[in-house]
Amino acid sequence: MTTTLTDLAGPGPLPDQDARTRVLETAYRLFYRHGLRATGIDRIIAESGVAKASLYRHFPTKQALIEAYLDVRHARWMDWLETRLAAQASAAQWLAALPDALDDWFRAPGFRGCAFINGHAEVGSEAPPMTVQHKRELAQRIERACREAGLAGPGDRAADLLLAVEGAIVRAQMEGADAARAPLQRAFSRVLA
Amino acid sequence: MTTTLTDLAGPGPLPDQDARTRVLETAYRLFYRHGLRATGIDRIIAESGVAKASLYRHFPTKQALIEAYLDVRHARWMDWLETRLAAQASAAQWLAALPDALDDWFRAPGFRGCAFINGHAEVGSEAPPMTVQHKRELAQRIERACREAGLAGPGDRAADLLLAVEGAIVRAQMEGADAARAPLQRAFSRVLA
DNA sequence: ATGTTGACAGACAGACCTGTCTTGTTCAAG
DNA sequence: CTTGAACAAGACAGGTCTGTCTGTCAACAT
Repeated sequence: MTTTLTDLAGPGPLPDQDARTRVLETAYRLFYRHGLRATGIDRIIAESGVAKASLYRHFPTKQALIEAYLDVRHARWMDWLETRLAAQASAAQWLAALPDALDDWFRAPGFRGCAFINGHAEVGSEAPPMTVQHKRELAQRIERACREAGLAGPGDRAADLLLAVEGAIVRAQMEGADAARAPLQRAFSRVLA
Repeated sequence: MTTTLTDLAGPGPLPDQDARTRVLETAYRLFYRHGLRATGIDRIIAESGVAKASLYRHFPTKQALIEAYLDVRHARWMDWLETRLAAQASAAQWLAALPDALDDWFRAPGFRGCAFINGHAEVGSEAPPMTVQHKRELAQRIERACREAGLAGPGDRAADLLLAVEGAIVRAQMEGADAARAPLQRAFSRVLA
């Protein structure tokens, strides 16, 4: 499965998949676009064309649906990143190309920041574990690239890059992609120098 | 007025100020701690010991109360920053001391990230203008320091520092202050080098 | 043919939401 | 002393929230 940029913004229009898939895809789109609390079960019911009993058969609580959404989101985002950077021949090039890849994401229609940052900001400390787990896996992926690129101190290096990535996501969300592009590029250049 | 770190986390216990102040201080604490949507009017009523009619006399809608909260938050946060860094003799020292000041904030009891990032993440594009205005004023303050320190390209420099600051706030919120401290310090060292 | 399974449709419960309104009290200015 | 503003307490309206429950229907296996 290769995840495209539009998959990250929202799913396709209206598939005639089974009820569970329709619920999850609709929740995916609404949760990301409008937030967790702002999205009610009734709206997910209406827009997915599914009976309420069917939703609660597959997802016993709204919390369970949120967690399923975050799991899918994590898988798709990581998959998109790998696909987007698959053409890079070396780990060094992979790292150097990361800012451009993120810039593509920031400019994608429907971009509304990081679902995990937003989710964590919304529900606070009682957030599902995936909100923080996603960031850890991204940090590990970046650290692996640093190690494979033969950089000294890959752990610190990855932490520095992740700090810049998080900052760029927030900047792009609040001020637009243009506000994040150049600073992110410069931050990467400095860390990888 | 000098704003202390505990003022940023939540106001004092229960003053016998007038009704408007009690409402605003209670809203300040609850909105920051639990989020905008999660905090209902009834709870603000109950914890501030104020009649509902009194609340609605001073703040015609919840939205107006949210905007008043963000205004106060902005003023207090900027005031805290100036106070915290007032001892720095030069603009260069002011900039160099910023990471330590932020680290203090990250370690303050009740720290739950940036109220403006969180607010923007929660309500999305219909967010009050103050959510983005706060960041612009902070960027201007940093840019001024860069200019006064005689650094070349103060605009770009400030944008780079702000990116690191935003990233550090998010990292500290999700993983704790320790995860943000060293990367933020290194990012500042590189940009100011 | 009969029973099972999944889905649709929607009423319903109980809680909570924002916002309005009523009633009674306190207190201070005219 | 009177008048009016600010306030406390809380009922109330109308809506939305999550989650449960009752029925009906179609597909499919036995």
